Amino acid sequence: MPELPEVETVARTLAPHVNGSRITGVEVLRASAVHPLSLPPATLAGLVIAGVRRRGKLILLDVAPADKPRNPGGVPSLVAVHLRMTGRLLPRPAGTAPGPYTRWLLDLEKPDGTPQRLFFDDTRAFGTVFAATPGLLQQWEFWRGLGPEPLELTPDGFDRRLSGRRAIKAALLDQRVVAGIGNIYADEALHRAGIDPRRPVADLGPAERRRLLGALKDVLALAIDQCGSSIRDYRDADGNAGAFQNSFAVYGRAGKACLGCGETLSGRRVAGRATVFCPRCQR
DNA sequence: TCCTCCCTGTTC
DNA sequence: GAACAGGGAGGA
Repeated sequence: MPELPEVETVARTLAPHVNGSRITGVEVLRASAVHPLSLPPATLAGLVIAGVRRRGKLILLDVAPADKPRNPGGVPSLVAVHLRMTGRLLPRPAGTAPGPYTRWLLDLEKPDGTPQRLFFDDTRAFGTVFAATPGLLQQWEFWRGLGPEPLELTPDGFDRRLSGRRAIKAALLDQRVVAGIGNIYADEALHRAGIDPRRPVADLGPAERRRLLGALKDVLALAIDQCGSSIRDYRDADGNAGAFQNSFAVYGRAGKACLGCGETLSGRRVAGRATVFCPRCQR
């Protein structure tokens, strides 16, 4: 499940394949893979991919007309791709046929003239693409509400975003609080910080909040260094798996011994998600 | 603030 | 053949 570290890895590995490439064609094989607010993907034809970035769990392709420095109105300046659970962005040689799970694809021409394709494959078909002007992007509630990047967040900033009586895990998963955290890194960070995922946000003291932000940054940075975690589907743009799944302390380890204290790890649903934590280390 | 649904492959 | 995985939309 691509979360921040996986999406960051995809952006980094995809960039060298597509930077400077001109979009010569667009094919949508599954209409539901296009966000309802998106401009028609066909409007991307003729634009050049200027860069690949990440915001939260979104991959952002900056696009611009080849001959003009600024985008005229109505022409997309950005393509936001959400991989959700099983989405993959894969460069392929020109002429490669779409697979059974290919949802859309771009025909590209690299700066040296070599043709290429960029596939969006997604077995579960939850992923979406959103071609947008800056104005259109602002109409997207999810985008407008996206919280800060956790790696750039200060303790004060984190503190300001934490409020209410819901479980701390629910807050971490809320993309309006912090952008990019999903089930894996929420559980891992809470374990590192020694905080019970069910604790109400309002009950967390200043020291615990600081510890949690520190744990979140540590675990995200470590995971980025390992090119993310591959549970099953996740691969980067070069088709490589990540390695951080080998460092999980709690995710997927319910019933096994806590690596910290040896206690049996608990598994239950918190915030509607499978959650694993140590009843002794996490209070 | 919580629950259900979307979608499909994997596991029980 | 049902349960499960899960981010986010939408409804209770």
